[in-house]
Amino acid sequence: MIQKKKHAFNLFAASKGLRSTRQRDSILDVFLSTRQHVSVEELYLKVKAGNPGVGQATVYRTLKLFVEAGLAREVLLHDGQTRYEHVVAGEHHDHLVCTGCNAIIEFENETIEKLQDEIAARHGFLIRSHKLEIYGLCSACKN
Amino acid sequence: MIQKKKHAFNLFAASKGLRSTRQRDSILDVFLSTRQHVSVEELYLKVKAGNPGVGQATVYRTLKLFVEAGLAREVLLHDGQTRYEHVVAGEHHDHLVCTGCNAIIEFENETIEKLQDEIAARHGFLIRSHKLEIYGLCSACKN
DNA sequence: CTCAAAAATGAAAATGATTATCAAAAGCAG
DNA sequence: CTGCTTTTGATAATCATTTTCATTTTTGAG
Ligand SMILES: [Mn+2]
Ligand SMILES: [Mn+2]
Ligand SMILES: [Zn+2]
Ligand SMILES: [Zn+2]
Repeated sequence: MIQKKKHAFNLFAASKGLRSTRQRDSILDVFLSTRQHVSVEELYLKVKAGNPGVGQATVYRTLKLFVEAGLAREVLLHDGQTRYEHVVAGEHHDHLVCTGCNAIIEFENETIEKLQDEIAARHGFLIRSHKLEIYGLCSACKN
Repeated sequence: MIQKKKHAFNLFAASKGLRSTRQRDSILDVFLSTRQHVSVEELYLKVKAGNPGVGQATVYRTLKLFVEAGLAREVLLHDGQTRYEHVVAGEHHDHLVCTGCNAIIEFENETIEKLQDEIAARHGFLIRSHKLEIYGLCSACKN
């Protein structure tokens, strides 16, 4: 799984004529080792732990490359920070966001996705992406 | 309609012990005269046109009051600016956002709303709000 | 009406996340 | 290796929004 992702990034890098660098490898390693929805700052700190001297500008730049390469997806919740999550081929999900404890619950709903397509079709609209976020309190926080 | 909204804000202000000021009246007038999805800056410029001397901090502050009062809703698309739209009692809609011309198409879909409730219920999650935005190209831009 | 809190305002500074700059360092084809 | 190009990291710049705080307004009591 991890090897497959690294390979995918290498292919992307090759196709783009990108050079291979210690920092990008490092950042990819750390990103692949994290779970859902890491902020750039969090990632930066982890990278720096194992590789001091990596600048945060590079982390910002590299995460954008991961998105371009199809490895990561930007997740913008409302805490003012851009977060990134792993892209799993052929899968898509949306989020329940707890405003109490910041937990994020992922869900998939094929019917909602289909309805979105219908709505778009009705307006002659070509969908490129979408975001559905439900804010509220998780079962632990609502009491 | 407009009178009703002004009255609603006055009730809210009274209940909160807020004082009545020229600037808030002014900002409410301008807000009520605008159409969908105004940015704070746009609103600020319009207010200043009819009432120079109003500071933008006041516009920022006042728009938050409108949200609290239930008159306005924050709409955060991804252009880095907070926008506000009018709240129509008992109505709710989501957005199709054209990344080509920045047009916003509003839509309502009761089935999607119900499915969201079901998903939340399944996770013991208490919904406070949600946002569904579909990004892509409108019929005019997709060609 | 007068006056003293309390609230509101506006100019300016502060914040904070992200982006741009640019000189120095590193990667790579030949 | 060499020379050319990309990448990097420190730092400055951006830009929307928030804070600060001195000054002005509002308002209710007297
Ligand atoms: Mn997710
Ligand atoms: Mn709308
Ligand atoms: Zn929670
Ligand atoms: Zn368009």
